[in-house]
Amino acid sequence: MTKTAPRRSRARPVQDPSQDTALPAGKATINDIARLTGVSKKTVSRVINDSPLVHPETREKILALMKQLGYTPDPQARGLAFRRSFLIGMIYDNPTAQYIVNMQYGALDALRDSGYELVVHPCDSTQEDYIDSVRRFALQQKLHGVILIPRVSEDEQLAAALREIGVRYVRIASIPLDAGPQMVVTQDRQAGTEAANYLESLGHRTLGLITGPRRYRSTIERGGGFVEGLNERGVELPADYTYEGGYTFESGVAGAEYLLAKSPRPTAIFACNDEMAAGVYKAAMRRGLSIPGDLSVVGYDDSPLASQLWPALTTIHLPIRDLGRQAAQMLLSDEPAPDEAATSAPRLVTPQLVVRDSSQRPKG
Amino acid sequence: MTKTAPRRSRARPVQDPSQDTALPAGKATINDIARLTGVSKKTVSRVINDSPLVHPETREKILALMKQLGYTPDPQARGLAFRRSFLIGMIYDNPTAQYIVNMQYGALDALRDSGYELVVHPCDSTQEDYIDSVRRFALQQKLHGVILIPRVSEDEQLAAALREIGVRYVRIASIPLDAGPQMVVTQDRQAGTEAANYLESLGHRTLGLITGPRRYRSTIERGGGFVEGLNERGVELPADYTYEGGYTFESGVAGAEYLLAKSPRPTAIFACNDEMAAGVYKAAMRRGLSIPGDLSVVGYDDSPLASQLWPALTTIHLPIRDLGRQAAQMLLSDEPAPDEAATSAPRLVTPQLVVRDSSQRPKG
DNA sequence: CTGAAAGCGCTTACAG
DNA sequence: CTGAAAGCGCTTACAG
Repeated sequence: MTKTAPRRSRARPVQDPSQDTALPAGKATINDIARLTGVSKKTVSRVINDSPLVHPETREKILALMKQLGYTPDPQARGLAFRRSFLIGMIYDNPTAQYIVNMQYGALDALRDSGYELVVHPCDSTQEDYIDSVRRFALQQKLHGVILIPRVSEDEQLAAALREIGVRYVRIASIPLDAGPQMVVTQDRQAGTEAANYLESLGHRTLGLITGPRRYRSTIERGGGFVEGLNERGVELPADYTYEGGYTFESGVAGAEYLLAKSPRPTAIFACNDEMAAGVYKAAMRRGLSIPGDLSVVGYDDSPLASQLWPALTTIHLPIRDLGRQAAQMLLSDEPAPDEAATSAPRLVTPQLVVRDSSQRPKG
Repeated sequence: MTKTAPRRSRARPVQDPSQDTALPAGKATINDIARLTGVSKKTVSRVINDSPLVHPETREKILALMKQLGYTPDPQARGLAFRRSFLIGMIYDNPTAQYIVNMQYGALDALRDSGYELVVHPCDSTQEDYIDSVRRFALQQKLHGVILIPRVSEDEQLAAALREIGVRYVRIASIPLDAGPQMVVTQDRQAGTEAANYLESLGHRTLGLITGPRRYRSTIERGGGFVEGLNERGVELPADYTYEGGYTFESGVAGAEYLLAKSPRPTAIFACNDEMAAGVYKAAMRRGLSIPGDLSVVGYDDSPLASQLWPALTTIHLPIRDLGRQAAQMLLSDEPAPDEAATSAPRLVTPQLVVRDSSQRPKG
């Protein structure tokens, strides 16, 4: 070892580092930095890891050389020594394309220049072994943490499995399912109630509801909040004016066809996402019903689709990109002390009603 | 070293491996496998890397123990020794959400159980330093390879930069821009011609075209193929019946508004993606024009949107998921000899016209 | 067909 | 504030 070191420095002669073009960008190692600055690699390591135990001058000298050589520590080597990687996993189960992509953009916003990268991991939560497959993924990649998106974020067994193997996670969900630092809460119930208040205040008394699948927590919250909101204002939503959709366009069509055949016909429909609301448009068009003249429609998400529909859709704004950004940020931040963590409040995101052109007072 | 080994095996006593629960799943190392099977770790390494230089019985014994302990080699350690990672990068510049997500699903189809993971890397090709940022990403992560999606796949400077640093890539593009093993070719010109042939055969003589941005190769190919196809059949498309859109819904609306104000008014519009075609629907609706009665519309992509529109959109089917799958597969496969590589044919994907309800003979 | 030694580029644990 | 030694879990280069 004591022999090879000098030999290497002769093989790659670097007298004046400022003149040096022999080291290709991104190929310098901690040993090069240590050798050229005349310190041990441990000291360089301290600078890499922001240790306060380095003399300011030494630190400056090292940082300057790193910058000059375009040195960045090798995440694999660092990871091997740390026994974990610099990868964040995003785990999800088939929401809409817009939802996934915006969530990814948000997470990447937070990860930019952090040295962490995003590894995507869609899965099928209806499969028996999906938890095991996520566990294997997290374990093998030694993930720094994972972001869980509905509906997998609502699965307590998944969360338990991740805790058991010591993998950090942040869950994005309708309600607080975990301690503060593990949660971004979208408060869907509140949004459902807001939709109800709005439509009731316009004068609607006969309403229809198209929910997501029963196994989604958001279905309980959005739908439940809507029904509650109506009840509080003295309007009842009969059980047969609710249709269980699948958060898909086609199920929105089917739901609207079911509801619009009712007598009395609802004058307003709340669809629990924009895709289904678009389906309601199609069904209404086919029946020759005009929106909002004959039927008011309110959606949920405020995806690009909402402003593309004609008339533009009144909907609940969900800041998806922001959710992704916050979740990733929480994974990067240092863990608070366990006792604080248990009691600290989760991040609350407040959904907002966006009134556009698909809703008005009912006729007559 | 020779002292620690026996001590470790006493610290974790493993008499009969089948009874052993001391080694937590996914925590065994190459040393455990070597020790418990009584071979050197080099031999275990040979099994991991499918070397033929292992006695079949030895191999079986090792494989059996690996399976039993749930052992998988640590990708970080392997990567550090190999000087590359087991990560595939997907590089793209803001296409539609459906496009991105399907491409990701496709790539993941090919990567499943391969030991490779997908790292997503959106970027902004209008930024000066984007090539440098992709280069840093590939270098720092020591990517096994990257998948380039339009429009970044069309950037020769990016491709050159990647070649220079020795990072493998597969480009998905309209035309062959590289040697066979680096290309998945979507043959957009052919598709544009097919759209032209179809509309001309219906009897349309006055047509409109809404393209993507000029800097996209697909614009040249789809638009050019369309114009060529019409010309070959004796129909001319005047320059002012072409509108340069931006592959967005809004630009589709603007393009249709421009074209539908023309006199004579086109009886058919070819929009170079489905999003813009949806914009054409909106503009037509606003003007009280019925589709396909007053206006035939043909799109491109066959995204879910196409069958959701009403009437359902006639469009060119692009098998996006399949493109992603093929590209990833090509990155995983062994490199052919350089001389073969240069001459071998690229993967050709044949776009297919899907006739739905948005097109018919012109009136009168 | 098999293995001992050295190394990939970092960090931890310890000593000063 | 600084460093020498050992180690993370693998592979390469060499020897047999």
